[in-house]
Amino acid sequence: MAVAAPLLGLFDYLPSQAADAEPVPGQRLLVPFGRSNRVGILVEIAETSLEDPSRLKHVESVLDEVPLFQTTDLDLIQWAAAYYRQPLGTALFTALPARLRRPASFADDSVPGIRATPEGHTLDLGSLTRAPKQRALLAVLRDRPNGLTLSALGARLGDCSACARALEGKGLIERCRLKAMPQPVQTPSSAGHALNPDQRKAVEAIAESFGAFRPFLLQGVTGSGKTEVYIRLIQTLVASGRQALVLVPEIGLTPQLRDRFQQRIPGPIAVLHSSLSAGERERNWHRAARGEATLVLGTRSAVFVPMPRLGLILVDEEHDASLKQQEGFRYSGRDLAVRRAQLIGCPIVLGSATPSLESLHNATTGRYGWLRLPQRAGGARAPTISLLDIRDQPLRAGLSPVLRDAMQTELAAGNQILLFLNRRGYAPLYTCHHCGWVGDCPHCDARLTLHLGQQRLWCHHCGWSRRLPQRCPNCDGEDLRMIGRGTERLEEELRELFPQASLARIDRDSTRRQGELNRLLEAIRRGEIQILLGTQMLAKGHDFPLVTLVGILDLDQALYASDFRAPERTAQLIIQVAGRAGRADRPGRVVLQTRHPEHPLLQSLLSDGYSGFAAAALEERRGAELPPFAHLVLLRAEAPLADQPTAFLREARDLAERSDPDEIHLLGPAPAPMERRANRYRAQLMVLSRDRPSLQRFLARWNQGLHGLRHPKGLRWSLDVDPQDMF
DNA sequence: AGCACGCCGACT
DNA sequence: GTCGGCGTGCTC
Repeated sequence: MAVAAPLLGLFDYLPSQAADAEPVPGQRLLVPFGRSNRVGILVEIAETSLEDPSRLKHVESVLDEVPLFQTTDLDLIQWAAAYYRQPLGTALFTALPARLRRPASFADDSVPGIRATPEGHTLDLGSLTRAPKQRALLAVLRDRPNGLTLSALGARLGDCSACARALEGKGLIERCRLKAMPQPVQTPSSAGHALNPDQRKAVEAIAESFGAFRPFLLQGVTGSGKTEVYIRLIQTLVASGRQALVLVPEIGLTPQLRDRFQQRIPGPIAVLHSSLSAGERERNWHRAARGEATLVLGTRSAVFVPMPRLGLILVDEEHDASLKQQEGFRYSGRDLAVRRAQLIGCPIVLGSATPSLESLHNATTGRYGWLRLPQRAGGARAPTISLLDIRDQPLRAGLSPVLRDAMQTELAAGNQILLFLNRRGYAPLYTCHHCGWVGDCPHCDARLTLHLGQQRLWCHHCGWSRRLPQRCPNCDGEDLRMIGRGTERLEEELRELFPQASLARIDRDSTRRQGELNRLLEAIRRGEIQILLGTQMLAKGHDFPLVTLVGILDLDQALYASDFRAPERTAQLIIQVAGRAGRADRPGRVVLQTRHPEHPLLQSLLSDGYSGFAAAALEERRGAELPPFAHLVLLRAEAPLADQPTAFLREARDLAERSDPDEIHLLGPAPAPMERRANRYRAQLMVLSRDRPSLQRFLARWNQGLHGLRHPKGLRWSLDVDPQDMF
């Protein structure tokens, strides 16, 4: 039994004393644990136990009639737990919808709704003339004596929760539970374009592997029609009665993808991501697990969803770091997807315009099939990228004269412009010109960012903020200055510089309100916006077909970041931003402003594109013996006092060295790049090995030892296998 | 993770 | 004298 507790190891129980049928692995059981009952998941039935028989307790009850996991699902989760050195219980319960981690029974198929009360049915509607929205709502409900689900209501009338509350207060309507409407199964409504030869080759190569494990890297430039390849593959697969799983990095990307899938793929689609309600998530999970959904579209945790007839896995934007869970059970959705495909024997496709160096390495060494879509679909031309040396240039709003002229030309021609500045807020630095005071976060080793609209200084790392001081907190001087530029300031300056142009700013601050992002995206799509500016939110997934000019304003600091993955990330960002431009019949151009035009990253990216950059970067990784040429594990520790994490990691290092590991290199402990964050000091110890099996053997021993190590209260440590970020 | 047990400081 | 701090140990 794996119990819902973060404990290494399993627990043995005697069968239930009630007349339950014999449970099978994958089933949830309620078991006595400590002095209360807990949910556990049966992993294995054994004839004997190594435990003292007098200590064995009986299973309290069997919670479900059917097992939640099949043996192949259990195999994957057990493999993941072992690989990432997590307790099996933790892994199993992460794989479960949140509701089922507690003893609750399965969510029924009912959803919240409202209906008119008898008073509501007999009321004279004329008495509500002063509340037209309430009257409209009540009128709709009167036609539906059984009531209407909240989601159906939302679809018909928009958000009407306020008037629903008002009517409920008057006793005219009441809440009820309704049977969920079966998902509208749309018959495919459009046939899609004809495939170009590259697309056809990709579809054929992958489809040939149906029924057997084969990993593919699908490297297609933005606009090359990767999604069309996905759709054809899923159509073919579904026609033979099997299910497909599509993993995406973020929910922001799912609406459009879901719509496209829905228009083209027969059968119900189950969507799984964190912003669904717990009940909806669980119902979709069951639809997948019962085999009803032909397609599951979800974020990383969907890799664990049981699918009895799974025949194909697709991971879109496979380079994206958010496919890796960054806290708790730190697993990679992409890597587990590959493992899952291997366990069940089906093809897996990793798709990206800018593949991770790991996947590219697997492709160049032949471990993955390598399919390339170098052409934009529909004959659109790829954007040209040019470097703009801004040294000694007279900048206005951070824009060089060349870029400003180019913008004027595009505006005059009625085209759209995208400006990318990867820093939100007004200014990254607020300082006293007299004494040199700067606004620092009291809880982090970080500067406070000025947000002028809110008249506050914010810490982007811990969320702390303070009112904007009008005088220097140190010397009481009045000459406080804002240094540098974020998107908020850029927007203000652009309004002055281009007073006739309509602007849209897209960053976390401007899109905080529900629906605001979609409103802006719609306005952009309709051509109502001439200049859009924003942070990397702009780089992810959304297409801006009317954009003909992209300006990348200030990536120079990213060129010299300390993380060894920084060049890879920066190159991906540049190419992804560039890919937003000129998708339709209009050619696009990209202007990258820099003070380091000679930087090798920029040079290789410009002369040889992403592939050229990646080849050079891979050679550097080989020379430095970094991933993918070595395997990396990070032991992180954090604690309230400065020397605690390092002291703990030093003991951890001693422990590691005493176990005399072969082929293991230890580096550190070293403080994290930002040592203090939210008043906790952080440090890390790096473990490198060229040989994965010996690394795994070492980790198994070490992890045990680490759990036995004593440490001060408040210190937390965790192992991160294949880390993505160095903190 | 919870939840006990247990051993030392400031309070009605 | 006790209430309560959090160190330590256990959960089949």
